[in-house]
Amino acid sequence: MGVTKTEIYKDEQNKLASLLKVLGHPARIAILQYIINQKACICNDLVEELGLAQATISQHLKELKAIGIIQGSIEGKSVCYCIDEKVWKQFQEEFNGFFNQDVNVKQCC
Amino acid sequence: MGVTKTEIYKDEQNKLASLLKVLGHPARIAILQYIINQKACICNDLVEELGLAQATISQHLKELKAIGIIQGSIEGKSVCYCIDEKVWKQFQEEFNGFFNQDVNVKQCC
DNA sequence: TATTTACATCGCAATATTACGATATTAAAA
DNA sequence: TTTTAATATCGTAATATTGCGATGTAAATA
Repeated sequence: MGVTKTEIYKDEQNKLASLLKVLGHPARIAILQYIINQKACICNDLVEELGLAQATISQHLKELKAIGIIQGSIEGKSVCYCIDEKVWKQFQEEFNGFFNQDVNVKQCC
Repeated sequence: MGVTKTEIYKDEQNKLASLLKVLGHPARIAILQYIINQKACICNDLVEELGLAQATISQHLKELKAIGIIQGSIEGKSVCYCIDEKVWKQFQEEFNGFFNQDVNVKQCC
């Protein structure tokens, strides 16, 4: 136990859930918002901005990179992180497909 | 360790993240989709549909109820679950506010 | 009333996540 | 070349999550 039974769900459900899971942490929301506001930033900016240890920030950045929503480019001794606009738009569509559907309810409820 | 440091984030960030976290599991996505398609359902329907143990489904329903996105009404010996349209719309707005913002990127990236 | 049905909750084992110090790596600066 | 700066990764402790069997509860049925 402790393992999600991914075999029993549709690929689309697993995919959507795993994206939402990555976004389901306040540090990663804060990181995304900061990157969006600043257009780009380096890891150290986030360490100072959020007050988490460097190792922790680095780990969160790794997870965001893993789903493709941000990308990092080496710039001297630091790494410049920014949103991958193409992926961001893909996600927008994916999320809109789920959240912006109309919902009807049985009379009984 | 192992605890998310919620104190360091803005309320809005914590709130958005906690909603996304609940949605970040394929069983809960599948449950929501099923409820939406059927307009309403009972716990046992989901046990058969998804093939998870009754205790497991009940637990996922509890988490969805906790964020208000579904509501359950007792109907004899079963409980009828359906989407809370009001809350669903609130969440739509909340998510759209985050996901549907325009994103610019520094030239360097 | 005894039984069945539909759920919720408890307790637990397996696993995953979060956070961080320590350490490695690589490039700039002294 | 030594030092400094910016990251990434490793290892680990604390905690959270997932899934399920067992059990409790309440309503319907026999």
